[in-house]
Amino acid sequence: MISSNFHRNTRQRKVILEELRKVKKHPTAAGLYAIVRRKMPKISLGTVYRNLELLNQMGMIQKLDFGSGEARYDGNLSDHDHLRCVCCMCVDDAPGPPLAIRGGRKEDWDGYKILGYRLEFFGVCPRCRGRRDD
Amino acid sequence: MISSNFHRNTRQRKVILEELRKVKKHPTAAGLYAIVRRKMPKISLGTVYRNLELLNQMGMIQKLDFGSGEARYDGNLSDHDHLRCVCCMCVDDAPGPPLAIRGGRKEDWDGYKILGYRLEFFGVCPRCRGRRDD
DNA sequence: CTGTCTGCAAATGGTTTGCACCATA
DNA sequence: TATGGTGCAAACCATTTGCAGACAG
Repeated sequence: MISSNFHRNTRQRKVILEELRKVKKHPTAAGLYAIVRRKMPKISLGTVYRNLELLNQMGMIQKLDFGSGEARYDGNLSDHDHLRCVCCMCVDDAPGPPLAIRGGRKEDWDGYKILGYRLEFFGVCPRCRGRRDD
Repeated sequence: MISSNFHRNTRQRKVILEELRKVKKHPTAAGLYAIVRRKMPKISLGTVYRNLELLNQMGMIQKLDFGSGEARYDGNLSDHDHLRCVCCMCVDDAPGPPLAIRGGRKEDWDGYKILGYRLEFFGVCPRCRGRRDD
């Protein structure tokens, strides 16, 4: 839990954001930790988690957490959908514009105040299809 | 991991499915464990998890796992969406017909073989709105 | 200076699993 | 009676957190 609203601009935070924006794929916290470690061998996994959580809350990155295993992080803020491979668990951006949700008053639904939705497509990625034609 | 395809019809499995179908809400494994325990005090949490996993794979129930905490289980197989309260984390069925995804060839997308999608709305439930008007 | 952030390591907590016994078909 | 299932408890593992020292502003 992050309590304060003021945040320092630490070297660690800069590198984490920088490296996350650099990769085209959507790494897990552990994956990004490995990448960041190449620039900053002494950084800890805890720091990576803390900063990813903070950057997500600040709206500077997007956390992709659809259960079943590790969360993934996306440094690309543009509105787009995601595709998860059920075979290798990798996550790609969906090509083209996001598929919007059809219809419905999304404001007040059965007493609920609707804030948003989470959408994720799943399937088999080209790499896994090549390995074994499902 | 469940390996075999043959399954016995145990007393525990029957009660778990029966109780899950009885509740209108979508309990967590621990919540259902508490309910089932009233009928079967000696049942173990591990058995509840094993059976929920199995029933989900058999397509007899639906597992709702969108990260951020515990998975929830739905005994209602009819096609409908879900609403999660970000405040108390409860999950309700969305009223009315499911909001379909608009447009798009969903078959073969950028080399991906698309199998389906997961959609979940989030907001504040009536109970939490009553407590504090967000 | 001061209060936030970091590295480290231990704790957390939902879920899974190994094992010996049980019970279903 | 042959196997799959159960209860129990320990293991797992991604993530979180307490703490003392480091560092940004």
